[in-house]
Amino acid sequence: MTDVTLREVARASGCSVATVSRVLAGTRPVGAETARRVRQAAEELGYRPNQVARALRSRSTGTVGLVLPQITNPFFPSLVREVEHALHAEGRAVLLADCDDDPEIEAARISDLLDRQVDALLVIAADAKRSRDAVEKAAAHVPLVLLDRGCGPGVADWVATDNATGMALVLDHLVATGRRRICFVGAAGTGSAAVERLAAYEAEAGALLPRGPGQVELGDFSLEWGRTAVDRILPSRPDAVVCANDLLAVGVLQRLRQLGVDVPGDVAVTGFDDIPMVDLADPALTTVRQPVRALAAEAVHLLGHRPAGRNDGPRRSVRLAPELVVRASSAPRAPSAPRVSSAEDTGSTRTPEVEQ
Amino acid sequence: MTDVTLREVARASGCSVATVSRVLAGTRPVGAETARRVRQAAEELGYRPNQVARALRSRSTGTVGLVLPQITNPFFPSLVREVEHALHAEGRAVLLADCDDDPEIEAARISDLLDRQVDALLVIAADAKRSRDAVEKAAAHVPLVLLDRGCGPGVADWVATDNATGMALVLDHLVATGRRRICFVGAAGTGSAAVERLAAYEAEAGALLPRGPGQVELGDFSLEWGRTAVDRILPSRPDAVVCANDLLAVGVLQRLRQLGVDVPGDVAVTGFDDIPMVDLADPALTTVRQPVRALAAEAVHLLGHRPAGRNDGPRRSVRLAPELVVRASSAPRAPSAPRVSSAEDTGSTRTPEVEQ
DNA sequence: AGATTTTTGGAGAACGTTTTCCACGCCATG
DNA sequence: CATGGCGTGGAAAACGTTCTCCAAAAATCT
Repeated sequence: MTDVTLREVARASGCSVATVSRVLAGTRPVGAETARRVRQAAEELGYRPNQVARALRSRSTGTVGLVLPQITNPFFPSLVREVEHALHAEGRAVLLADCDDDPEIEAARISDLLDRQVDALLVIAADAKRSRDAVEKAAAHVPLVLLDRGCGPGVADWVATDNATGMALVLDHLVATGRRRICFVGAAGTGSAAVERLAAYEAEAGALLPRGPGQVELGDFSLEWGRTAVDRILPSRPDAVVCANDLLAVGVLQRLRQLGVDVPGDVAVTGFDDIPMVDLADPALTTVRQPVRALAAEAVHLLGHRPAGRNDGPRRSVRLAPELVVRASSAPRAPSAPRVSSAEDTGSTRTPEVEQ
Repeated sequence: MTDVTLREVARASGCSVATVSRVLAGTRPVGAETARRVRQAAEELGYRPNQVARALRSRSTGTVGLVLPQITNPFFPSLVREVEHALHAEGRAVLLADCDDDPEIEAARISDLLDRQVDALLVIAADAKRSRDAVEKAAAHVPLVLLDRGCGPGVADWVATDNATGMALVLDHLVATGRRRICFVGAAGTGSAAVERLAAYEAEAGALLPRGPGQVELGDFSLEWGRTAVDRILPSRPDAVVCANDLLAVGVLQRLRQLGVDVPGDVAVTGFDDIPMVDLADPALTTVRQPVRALAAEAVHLLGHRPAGRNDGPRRSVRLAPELVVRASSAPRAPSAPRVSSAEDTGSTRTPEVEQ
């Protein structure tokens, strides 16, 4: 009933604690007959090694702390899932800390996890600037990898999606399907996603398209802002709206429908991230899918390979290419279909050059 | 740089390890002057107690295992969040285990958590029947509370939403706003939600309404089934469709729109759970909000109060009443006002903020 | 055959706490 | 002046492992 320890297995198999430990851990060869007896005794008694004692002695808990801003952010659950599975595959467990988007709480949680002797930390930084101190300090104690959101260069290893590539995929797709007046709805924040996606849009769009006023609108990453941005952008008569985020895109979609603008007939809309709700949107949203599994795999890979003792060497930064998921919201305009009433009737004379 | 232990604090403050432990843990009175010296030394050296050693000695890790079927199920993240916060408020940490909806994996994870000496377990059962064994065995070792999904009576303490009340709220609301031919789209599974919600519908509806054919359609908890169920249900000309689940409701909404059926004009639609995507649905979905925070609070409360030593006494089962959230999808048919193109979402109480 | 290496097993010291004793000094009481 | 209760502090035994030494036995080499 009560937990059975090495001592009891040793007594039952008539040998010493050391021997039992050795045969069970396979840490040193042991006589065949002895090993058999030990294994049988362990089996019969239902021995399970106490991981806490093991951790104390071997200075490794087999545990990794996962710190994130908000588990309710719809992009994170799948990331958490992949991280958890990848770590479990290595026999490590996940200590979860949700810090409510607050860098102060984040710092406290990191500190708590360190007290609990986690072997390593995986951090999705709450704030690019204000998370920096805590992350840097923690990285001095254990291997630490920043995931998705970074915080400044040289703070710690960092693995994230390649936003530039993702934005390029979107723009190439839109241009290839005949869109020419492509606006951008993004966020003004300092987070890496906000900054990089905007920069990528400007670089790509500058190269591909004429520059016009009212072409870029920046607010925050909210549904609400997606809705209001539509009103600011429509006067410039776009035929496509690229959003820095799926939530923005859903907001844009809602407002466009409300105004009677046909998607994708009049305007194509695209998002970024591929959060679960986007294929429930109507029309289903074309978006950029982050390589969630690969991100997780790479992050735990990096965790393992910091030279165990001290953390030296340069910080590594890994960017993984995302994938374009084309859905209805960016379908090429069917030249045949009769258009229903629409205020924004500008593109009807143009024939899309590419089909399907 | 390297971790500082009790020994070093003891040496620095010129007293014994025992004394230091006592003053820091406040476990026994200690001379004022000595205490001051100890505290100062601890402060200066930056002493942080090693939780692993503490756990080994005091046989309590301050850690709770949280086992769930699929973190990507949109209902769970908010539950995880509340559980995590409630536990952290008690100074306990959360060891997360996602078991991919597979009871075998679930059993393995539970076993792993027990080896890691969690003080208690919080389990959202993957399968009402096939999770039972593992849960029952685990409950013999540590305090264990089933959350949301139970598995059979008498297995362990259980806290869940009161599905009957929730269903009654929905039906009362619909009847009060003039709906009379109310159909039900649910799931045929054996999970507690599927069973209880159906039973509640039948009990309530039987009392309030005439019974007709084609009134109840059972499939699974998928968007897809929501869509196809619409076609099976429409012939009976309902003026309301009650769904056992938000996902079903969204599917129903999509198909109804496709068929040109007006919601809520012709048919009202309701869901259950209030997952984050439902106020993005169009029209926004009337649904039953589970009392997530209270569920979490009650669960951790129950965890704490199992008589620490052994688990005896009867199993407790707590049901918490949910709350009806009325949104556009069940708005009363306006007899006077001519309908405009689209109703602005009315009751959106929540605006998810996504940032990355 | 003796001299070496290799194998096998045990005793016991860690790991960093908490906690149980026990000792000492001090004060009150008999 | 002895006896006993407090208040304060230290020595040392746990907790359940892993791992370093040693010792003995067995195998290999000259």
